[in-house]
Amino acid sequence: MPKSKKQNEEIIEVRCEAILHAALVLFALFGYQSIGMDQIAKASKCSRALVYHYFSSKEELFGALMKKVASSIFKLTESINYESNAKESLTELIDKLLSEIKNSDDHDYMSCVIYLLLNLHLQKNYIPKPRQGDEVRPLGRKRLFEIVYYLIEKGQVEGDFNEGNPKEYTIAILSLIKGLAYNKIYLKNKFCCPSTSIIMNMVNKKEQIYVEQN
Amino acid sequence: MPKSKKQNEEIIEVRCEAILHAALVLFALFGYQSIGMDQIAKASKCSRALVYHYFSSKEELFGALMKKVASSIFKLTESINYESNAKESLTELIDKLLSEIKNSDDHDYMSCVIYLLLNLHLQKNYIPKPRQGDEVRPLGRKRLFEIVYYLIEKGQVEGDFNEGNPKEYTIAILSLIKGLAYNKIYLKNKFCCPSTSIIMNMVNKKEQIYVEQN
Amino acid sequence: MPKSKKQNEEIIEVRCEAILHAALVLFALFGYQSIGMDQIAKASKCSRALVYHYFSSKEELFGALMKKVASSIFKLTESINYESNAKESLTELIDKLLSEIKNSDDHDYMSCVIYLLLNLHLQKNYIPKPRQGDEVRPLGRKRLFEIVYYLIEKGQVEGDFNEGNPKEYTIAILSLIKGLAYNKIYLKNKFCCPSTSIIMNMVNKKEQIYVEQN
Amino acid sequence: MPKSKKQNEEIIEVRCEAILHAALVLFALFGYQSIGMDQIAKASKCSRALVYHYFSSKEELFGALMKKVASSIFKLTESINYESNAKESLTELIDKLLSEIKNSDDHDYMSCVIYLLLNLHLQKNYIPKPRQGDEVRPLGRKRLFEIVYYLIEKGQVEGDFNEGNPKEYTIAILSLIKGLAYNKIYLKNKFCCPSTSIIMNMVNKKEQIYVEQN
DNA sequence: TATGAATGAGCTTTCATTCAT
DNA sequence: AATGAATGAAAGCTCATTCAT
Repeated sequence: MPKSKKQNEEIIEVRCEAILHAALVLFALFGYQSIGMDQIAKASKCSRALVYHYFSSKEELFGALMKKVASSIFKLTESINYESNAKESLTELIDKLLSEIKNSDDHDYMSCVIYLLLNLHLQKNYIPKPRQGDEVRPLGRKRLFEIVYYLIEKGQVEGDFNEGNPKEYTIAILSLIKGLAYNKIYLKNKFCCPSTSIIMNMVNKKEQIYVEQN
Repeated sequence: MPKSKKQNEEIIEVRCEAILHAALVLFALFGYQSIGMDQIAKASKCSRALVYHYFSSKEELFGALMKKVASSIFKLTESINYESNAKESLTELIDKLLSEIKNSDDHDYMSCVIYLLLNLHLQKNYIPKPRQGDEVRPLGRKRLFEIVYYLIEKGQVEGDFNEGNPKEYTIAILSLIKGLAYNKIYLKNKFCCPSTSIIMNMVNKKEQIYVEQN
Repeated sequence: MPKSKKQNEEIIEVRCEAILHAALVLFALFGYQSIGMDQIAKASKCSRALVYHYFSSKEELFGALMKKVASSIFKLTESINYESNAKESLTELIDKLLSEIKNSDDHDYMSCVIYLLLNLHLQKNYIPKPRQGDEVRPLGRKRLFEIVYYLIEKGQVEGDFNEGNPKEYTIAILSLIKGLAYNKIYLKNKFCCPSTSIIMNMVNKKEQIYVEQN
Repeated sequence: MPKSKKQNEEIIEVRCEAILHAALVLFALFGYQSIGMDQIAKASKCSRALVYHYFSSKEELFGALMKKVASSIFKLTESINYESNAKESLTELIDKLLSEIKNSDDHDYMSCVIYLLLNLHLQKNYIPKPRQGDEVRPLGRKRLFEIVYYLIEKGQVEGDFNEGNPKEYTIAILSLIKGLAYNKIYLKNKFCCPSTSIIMNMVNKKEQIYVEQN
């Protein structure tokens, strides 16, 4: 009699998680090309062959990783309250992202997620061919872009944000956040995180301060 | 018929330039690890062995490239007028960087320079061992960091910039600019560049607008 | 509820047969080296581990297969009537072989048997080490060779067959039959089978036709 | 200055020949799947990497080999005199093939050629995908088939050969010859070659011997 | 200066085999 | 009896680098 179904599922779950986590950190730190399956295997304490047991190729492993990354981001953006005004929503979103970056756990999980998500090009460019199911991959990035874009536009309508092409603001904000995730990954404890307000300054309309003038 | 000394020097100069330019673009686009000496050779239309004739190893080639990159940035920062107030100087610097990124020539030369300079970690991390002369490499990045840092501090003293840790502002600005260079390289014509003022918003003190109140 | 002893034996019998049959067809079609245990397992609808449960190694599986093959041939040759003259016996033998090849069932069972039996070298050459019990393996081939050889010799004595080294005739006949089995396996329905008489022509003495001459 | 063009061509010629020859013998002896690039490299006294320098993949190497094999056979069949009657031509052809098999040089070059040519299926079956230029590969085999077929038909018309489907005779003859090549490769010196006349017996009409009858 | 032949180390992937249940 | 997780060895292939000319 083979192992019970539940036991097997547990083993698979644990192993896959370990492999994906190792891959996440290594790919984020060194890039897809620089990392060998060997290193991923060693980091997740199993044999190279087992990695291939779960993921039929390096590329497929990367695909699975990207799915996971996208869903992590999805969870994060999902919890934002979009009912209130855009200024508050955007502040909340950036706050969340920054705090995830700052307070990343042992291996900077969330920084890696954010960095990989926003840095897909460099990673992807050398992966041979995009296949079926690829629609899932960039979703996370596109989604994040769309949310920020939407909030900027809304905030402009609501009068809280500066005028101008919302795309420019979106690109500026996301570029900045990617850069911070990158810094966190490489500088670790030496990383110094700008406050949310610095970023919000880019879009926030200058408050008019009314002063009596005699 | 042997070539004259001058002719030879010219040939060398041209070849080296071609190799370095090919390497710059390829490394920026795909990363150090993803690019083989073969690709660099092909892109600069010479044999692999010739690349080794001029640069004793891939690593050395990368080092020479970084020197070139640093000096390109040096030239750019050198031309800034630091005599006037910090707000103007910083605006001028960011302006210059953005316009270089936007108006990059055929192969996005300046975007590659800026991206590589600010993204050294990812590129360098897998280069086996740092050797003598390495002090030269990060100079460009450090210098840019110091200039911005210095200008922020100065601007705060001059009362034009917001309070707060200058390091945070510096990191924010440079992260953002790196992200823009990256976008330009990958999106080419589809790239959309935020205006200098959006970036300056981060540091500029909100202007108090005096309004009569009757 | 444990199965009865008999049930178990039946299961084992059926499984082993399925595995051996799958291996027979696959080895004959693609060769020992080209076929993985995985493919044999899949073709016999069980897990790879089960194949190892019944056969301790790929080599052992091959050995068991060859035993089976040899006994299949044995059964076939056994039924020949050796009492009559050699010409009739040989005709009967070749007839049987050809009809087995022509009328092979769905998976060309008999063609595979004959081909594997006569093509052992190519299959065996890369099997690491011959072990105990190996004497059994080539028996089938040797036996077939000896039978044909014996019949040729006898036929020569009886005056029905041409003169010459019996070994040459034997080699010619068996080479030819192996080639036909091979053709059947690969060409399936497109296979075109020479008649027994064509083969017998090789050995049959030219009949002297007595014609009156006036 | 690089090596002279002629020198290089010579080196390439010699190396390619050595590699192809090693591959020919090894593939014929053990089969495509059983032979690693390593073994081919060792047998041709160069590094594995050099084999890849000349042949971009194992499959391509096999393709090049098949081209060579086809042209070797072409040369052999080309020299046959087809002007005389079919019986003589076919005898000449079989004679040539048999003597090539019997008198193969040190490494049974011609036996390997004939065997590989006629045994393509087993070798090819596991080679992923046939590509452009593949038309060349089976040419040799098809050609040989067509020549023999043509001669049989012609001989039947000329009244020298037995009646019956020429395809059956052709298959019988070629199967037999393949089997002999195989035997030579594996049995080396122990190989015993049937004479041409034994094979010709299959097709030659029984001569009517007129004997006086008193 | 310039090139192509040549190589060793390393990478992705496959496969026969073992083990725990 | 039966299975899926797990692995070491080896296969095909790539790449940085060297060498002879």
